Amino acid sequence: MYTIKQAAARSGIGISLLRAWERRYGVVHPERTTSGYRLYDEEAIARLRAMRRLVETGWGASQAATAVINDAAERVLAGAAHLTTEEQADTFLGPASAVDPSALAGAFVLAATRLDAAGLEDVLDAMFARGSVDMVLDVHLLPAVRALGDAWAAGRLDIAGEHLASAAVIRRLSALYNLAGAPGTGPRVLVGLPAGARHEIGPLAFAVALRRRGIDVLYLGADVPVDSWVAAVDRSGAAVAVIGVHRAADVAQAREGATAIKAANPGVSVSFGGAAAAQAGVGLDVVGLPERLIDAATQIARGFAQRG
Amino acid sequence: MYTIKQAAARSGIGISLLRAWERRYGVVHPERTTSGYRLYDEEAIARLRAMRRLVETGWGASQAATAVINDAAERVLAGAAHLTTEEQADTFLGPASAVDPSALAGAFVLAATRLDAAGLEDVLDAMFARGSVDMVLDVHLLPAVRALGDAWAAGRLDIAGEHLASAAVIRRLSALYNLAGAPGTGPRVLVGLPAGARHEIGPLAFAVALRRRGIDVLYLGADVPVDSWVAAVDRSGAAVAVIGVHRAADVAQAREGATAIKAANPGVSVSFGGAAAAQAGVGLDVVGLPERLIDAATQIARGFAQRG
DNA sequence: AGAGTCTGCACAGACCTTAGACATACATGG
DNA sequence: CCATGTATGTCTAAGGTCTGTGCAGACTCT
Repeated sequence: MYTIKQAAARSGIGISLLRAWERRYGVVHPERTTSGYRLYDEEAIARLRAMRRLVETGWGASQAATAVINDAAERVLAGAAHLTTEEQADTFLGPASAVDPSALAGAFVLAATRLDAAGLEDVLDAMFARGSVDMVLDVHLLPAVRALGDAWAAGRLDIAGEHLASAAVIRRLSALYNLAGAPGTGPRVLVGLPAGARHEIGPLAFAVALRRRGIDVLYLGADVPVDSWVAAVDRSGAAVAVIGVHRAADVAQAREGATAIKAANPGVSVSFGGAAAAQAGVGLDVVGLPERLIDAATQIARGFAQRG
Repeated sequence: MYTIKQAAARSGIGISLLRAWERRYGVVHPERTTSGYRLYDEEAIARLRAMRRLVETGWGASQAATAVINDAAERVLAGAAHLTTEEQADTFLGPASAVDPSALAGAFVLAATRLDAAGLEDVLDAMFARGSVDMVLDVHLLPAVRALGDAWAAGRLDIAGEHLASAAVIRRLSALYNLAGAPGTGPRVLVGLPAGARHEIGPLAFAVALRRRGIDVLYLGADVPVDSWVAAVDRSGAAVAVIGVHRAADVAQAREGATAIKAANPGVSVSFGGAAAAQAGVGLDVVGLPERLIDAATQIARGFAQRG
């Protein structure tokens, strides 16, 4: 909890203006001490920053305020609802929410090019304000990360900016992973990337989605060699191993890993996830997961439900 | 046990203020002699120092006091709550309360070899129950990560276990990073690794320590090429760039990066941190940071305090 | 005896509060 | 083009709160 002076420092807004925005637009309602001092929490700071950002980019103060306020209302709704299916997603992304996912992705890349850490956090806030976690991952976060990669490939983004943004995303996903505590019923699903593959945001997001469905995930991360896949499956007693295959370059290692796992432990179900999953799975006894995160996670979860 | 004068000297707080903090906020409750003189123990000094640090970084006195008090309460609770399984209790909580850091590190590596995610979390809980965050990072967490690397190098640990444990550590550090929100006063310190270097737990822990001291950190992560360092320093307007140099193999890239930054932007202070920092800094106009995390973070923070 | 410590009180300056004034900018209607 | 009204950022005045510091008088320790 911050006093008004600290809140001003954190939000980058003057003290007078802070009070004016509260009085005129009600953009925040800080608690009060018994003596009447305002006390701002993190959410208040985030809202003030969001409003400042809008005003700086040309919005009028009152418009910015209503945008921020509605945003918050939406967040409350999103927190209460359990939106997993497409219909519900559509409901939420319908006309009511005027923000185009690609606009958020663009803002994300822009903040990355500027090395604007606060801006990155603001965009992530805006993303996660737009619906259930699953949906946000699929519709906003992963596309934004893809856009980040594209921008880097096209030379529009320095690698430092890419790192800064990736680190921010990984922190968010880490928090979500921790939040979705797994049941203590023993490891069930291994998630990781084949040897040589580095971009771990995809599998981490997938691990989060699985955990939120009550599945016990063992997250191995990037660059897991074939032998380690076999050893990990063996030692963890996992029933399912999910190997991420995003790039064509990772196909060979993924196929090798899947084959080795099956050879050593025929009872284990191996799945490929990611953009190149279908290509990688040809001719192997491997489940190809849908590209959409929600669908892929649901498919895994359903597999468990059917087995009991 | 210290008299109030000695306590004042050790904590760096005036005698009057010491009494005021006790009277107004109850941040310490020193024992008394029969004649009523206050007697401070080490824990009291530590709490006073913690409070002083918070106040120096801009916290209000009452806020700082409640933070310190809650921290201590949490610590007590955490210390009692984390006996989960017999095995773990035997392994790392031992018969006596005096826990050897190496025992925790051993338990950590053991849980990693077993791919025991819950066990890893328990060990991390036990670590963070043992003191202030800074101290835990220095005394428990980083040594455990080093032990992890050693075990892998010696072939006692599969890379999958190393990944699992690293991911768990990174999640903890991410949470701490997010928790220690930075002031919105613009980027001040860049933290990252040179090109080719991958193990980012060290610099991430360092970024956490800096953030907890109220410094605005831009965390770039691993594998940042020389050009990107220069561009990032330029674009972020950072006053200090800290390059992690852990392995001898990273020395060349780190030196190149430092030289390039200095050439492009002579006003920027460049520091090397990590095990190979001293070796890497020879003959360059670069600040070599102490190997201990606390000392390194304090040195950077002091640099800012002196400049105003 | 002299230095150290105790309690309680006082006080200055920084900080926060409300209510309102004021200036600039921008749009709208005459 | 001008006058009027609105929107918005900034400032002031009067008063309460928070917090660091210092003092007085009494007691304790060496």
